[in-house]
Amino acid sequence: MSRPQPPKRATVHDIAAAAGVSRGTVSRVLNGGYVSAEARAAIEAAITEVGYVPNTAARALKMRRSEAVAFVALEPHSLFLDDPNIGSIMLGANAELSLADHQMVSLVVESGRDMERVARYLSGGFVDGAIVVSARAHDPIIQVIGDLRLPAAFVGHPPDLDGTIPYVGIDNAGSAREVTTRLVATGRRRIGMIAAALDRDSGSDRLAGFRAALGPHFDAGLVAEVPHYDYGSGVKGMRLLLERDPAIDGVFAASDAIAAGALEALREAGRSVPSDVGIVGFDDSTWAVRTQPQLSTVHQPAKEIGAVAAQLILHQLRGEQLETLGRLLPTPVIWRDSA
Amino acid sequence: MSRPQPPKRATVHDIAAAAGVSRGTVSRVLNGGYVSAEARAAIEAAITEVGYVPNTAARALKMRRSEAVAFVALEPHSLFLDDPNIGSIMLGANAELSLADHQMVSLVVESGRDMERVARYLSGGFVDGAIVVSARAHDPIIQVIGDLRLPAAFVGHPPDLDGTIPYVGIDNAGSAREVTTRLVATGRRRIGMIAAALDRDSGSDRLAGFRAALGPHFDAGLVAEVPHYDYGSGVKGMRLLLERDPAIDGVFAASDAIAAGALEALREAGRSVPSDVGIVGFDDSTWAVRTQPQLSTVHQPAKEIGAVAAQLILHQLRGEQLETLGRLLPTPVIWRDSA
DNA sequence: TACGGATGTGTGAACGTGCACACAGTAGGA
DNA sequence: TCCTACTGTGTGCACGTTCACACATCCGTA
Repeated sequence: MSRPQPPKRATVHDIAAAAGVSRGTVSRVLNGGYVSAEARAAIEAAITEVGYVPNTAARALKMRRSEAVAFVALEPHSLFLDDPNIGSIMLGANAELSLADHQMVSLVVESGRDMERVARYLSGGFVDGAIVVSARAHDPIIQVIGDLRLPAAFVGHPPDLDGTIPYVGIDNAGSAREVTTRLVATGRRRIGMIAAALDRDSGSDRLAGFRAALGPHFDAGLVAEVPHYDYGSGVKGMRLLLERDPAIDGVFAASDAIAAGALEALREAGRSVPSDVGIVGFDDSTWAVRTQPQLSTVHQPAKEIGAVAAQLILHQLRGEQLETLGRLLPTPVIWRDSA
Repeated sequence: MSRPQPPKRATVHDIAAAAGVSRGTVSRVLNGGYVSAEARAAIEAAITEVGYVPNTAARALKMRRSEAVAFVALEPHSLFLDDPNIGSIMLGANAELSLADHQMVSLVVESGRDMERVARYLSGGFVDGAIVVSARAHDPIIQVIGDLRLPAAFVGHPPDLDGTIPYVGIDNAGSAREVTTRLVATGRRRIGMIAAALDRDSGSDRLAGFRAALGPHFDAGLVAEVPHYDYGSGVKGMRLLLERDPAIDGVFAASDAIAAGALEALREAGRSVPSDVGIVGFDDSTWAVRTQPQLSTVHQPAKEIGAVAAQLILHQLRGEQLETLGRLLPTPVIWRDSA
């Protein structure tokens, strides 16, 4: 159990000793204040001489601020594999935090053990705030955030959370309604949906929007429910729809990956897109432009989502009042060739 | 500039006061030691009463150990978009660190500003070690790791690093040689390569293996160099090869994404795969089974790579001697339909 | 001469921990 | 009776930093 001590590092004391001044003066050189020219020179020489590297962790303890913000990804397995947006959201958040000189640290939660450890980490004083992706209300993370009043922001808002934590997302229902309405307007009559991830707000809201757009013409039999947003689910979902109604001529897929899978199933069934069947996806991910034909889809401003989440944290850190708890970002619909 | 202080938290002192004992006794309850039954009971009651949450950061300062390991992704933009493996590597590393109760924190470096801040973070005492993906020798990260003797491990070994930092990777050259040899063995005569990311070890080693396999038959004119491992590069690279030699009948693509792009270009040129042209990819990513035909490719054990990188760090933290500096993991070749 | 302000420096305390040490009481054996 | 061992508790210090305060010097002005 006895682990080796890491090598001894130079501290402000060492610099002070080497330069023949006190720690206070060294601190003033590092952080600003009145210092004479010769003292400054001696100290700067001493710093390079002893190879001083400031211990930010000690500063964080004293200052009660680490200038670090956590990016917590729950269920990262499905996120990283099925959702091409998570990377962009991360990069968007990082870029925004970077401008404010804050360090983003990403934590993934795959197991219950992870969950507990991450909760400890968040409450341990290592970070000043947390961006949380795809949480549920009963997660210990939420508990920690509530108990410590840790500044936080959710990406997509869990339906089972009370309105106490700021969030950013997109209008899933509205976008779904918009693309579905367009399918109707272009003459599609038998319109189905491949709905996924109904246990998440994104999934259920997209289905709700689809349903709202069709109104009285909504037919529950033309909704294929699949677990995830991935390609394989798309293939299975489309096969199911074709089986239930061979005359189907329009499909709203809950993600681009699903749409790509659906195209595959349609190809194997001998249907051509968009002449026989019109299909729209969701995400505007890299899938959209790689399929044949290219997908009409809903553009997710992933980078902006990350950036806004970061801003929500930074605002709280500055003690500013948030004007609204939630922010929904616009989602332009991209019309390409598949519908 | 004056930021609000975070709400005051309960400390061991508060517990001690509430329970009528000294800090030392509280510490013994938390960390083990001789404590009387009534003292323990009083302290445990006090802990829940005042809502105590241990400050791990303070413990880390005192112990000089944070039990956290950084996962540094350089150039994450291309990594996350082009390289489907990075997510799996992360999850593999996290799982392994999790078993040892260490927290993995991922840091992305996109800009020079990021680079500097991450270097500061690594040297600030927040982490005990670092897993670094796709570094170059001149990166400040390397400097920091060297200066502080921070335990580290590289994923893939940069060609311009001296042998001082442990690494884990795959035998890119050997695998490339193996698949190329197979192309030859199945009767392909005009074999080209779409080579990418030649400034990284993975890219240059794959090209070297290809070259070695062909020996005297190697023709530099049949190598199309593209910048990244992505789909678009595959399309362009294949068009270039077809232009240079319309009789080309075998292609080694440096990644599955490139191979998928190449298939697209071959389709538009009216060539059929594998009858006219045989093609092999690299990565065994999700691409491989989504293309038509499915790709023969080199399987990258991404999860294991992450796990081994984590082990390399944990070994160093335990002060154990590493038997070898580098570890190359086996890469089974998956033969599907494209060659 | 005395005083106030600007400039420059040193000292002590604190952030929240964990550990070494000192000390006290009890019990057992030589 | 003394020495040792074990249990139980409190105090002081250290980790490396920053900040408040005290103090010291110099200059210009009343």
